[in-house]
Amino acid sequence: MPRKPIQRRSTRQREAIRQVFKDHSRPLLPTEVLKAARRRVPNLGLATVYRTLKRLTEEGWLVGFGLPGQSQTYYERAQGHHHHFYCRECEKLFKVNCVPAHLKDLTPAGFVHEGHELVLYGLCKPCSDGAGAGSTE
Amino acid sequence: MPRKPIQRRSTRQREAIRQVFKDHSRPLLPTEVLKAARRRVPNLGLATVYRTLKRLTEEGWLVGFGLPGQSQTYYERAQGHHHHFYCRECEKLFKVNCVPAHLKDLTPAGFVHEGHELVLYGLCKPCSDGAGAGSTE
DNA sequence: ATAGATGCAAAGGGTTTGCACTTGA
DNA sequence: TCAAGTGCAAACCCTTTGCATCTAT
Repeated sequence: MPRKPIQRRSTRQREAIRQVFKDHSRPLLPTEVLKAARRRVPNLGLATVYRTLKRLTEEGWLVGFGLPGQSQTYYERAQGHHHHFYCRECEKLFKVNCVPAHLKDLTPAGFVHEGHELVLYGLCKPCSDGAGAGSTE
Repeated sequence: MPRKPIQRRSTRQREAIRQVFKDHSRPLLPTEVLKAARRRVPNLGLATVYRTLKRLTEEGWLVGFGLPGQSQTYYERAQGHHHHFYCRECEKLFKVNCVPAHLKDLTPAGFVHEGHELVLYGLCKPCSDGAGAGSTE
C-alpha cells in the first residue's frame, strides 16, 4: 500500500522558528529558539519548538548534535559538513572545518563508515587572550 | 589557608563498582554498572553509583563521554586516549585509535586546544556482514 | 470540513540532592 | 568518635506525549 505522505502546513510558529535559524549562525538550544521566536509569536509553546525542531531535522533543514557530557541538544542549519570547537570558558561553539579523509581512515577494517562527530575543546581566542567572552552571537 | 583534602574511604560499594570496570572493557552506562555491582552488593543504590562514577572520574580513574543525540553518559576506565565507533545496528561501541596531530590541526588560529571527542558511526563488521549482533560483551 | 498544528499540563528518562542512618578509619 | 559514605525518595532538567482546541487548506 502506498503510504500517504503527511501534509506539511505553513504556520506562523513554524516560520518564526525557521527565521530564528536564518538570523543566527551559531548552534542554538531549544530554549534559545523559544526565546527568540517569541519575539514574533509571543505565546509560542516550548513543546511546539521541540516538535518543530524534530520535524525540520527530519526534513534535513536542521541538524542536531550534543556535546559530550551535556544532555541538551543543539540545532543549527544543515549547510555543509563541519565540526565544533567548544570554549570551556565562555561556553560558545565555533565552527571547525572537517578533514573527512583522516577521520574515515580510523574506521576499523570491515566496518562501514557512515559519518562522524567531532568536538574540539579548550579556549577560544578571546578567552585565551584574557579578555572576557567574545560577542559571537 | 591550606584546604583540607577530603578523605576517601574504601567501602564495599566503591570497590564493587571499581571491580565492575575491571571486569568489563567496554563503556558502561550507570544502570549497567548498578546491575553488575549488585551481584556483590545486592542493595546498592543508583544514587551511590552516580556519586561514585562522578568521584572516580574526578580522580581520573574513569572517563565519561556521551554519544551525539543521546542523553546518557557512558563510563570506562581512563587508560590511553582513544575514540569510539558506534554501530547503529547493534548499538555497540568499539574502540578506535586516535590521531591527535590531525585533529589538533583543525583548531582555529589563536585558540587553545585542550582536548577532543570523536565518534565514528556506521555498521560494525558483524552487522555489515549481514550477521546478527556480535558478542563483544 | 477536516487533518495537521498548537498550547498546556502531565508524564518520562536520566541525573542530582536532601536527609537520616550506617560505617570505615 | 564522627565525618565520609549510603539508601531512599523527592527534586531537577530536558524532552516527549495526551488531549482539547485552533487553523491552514
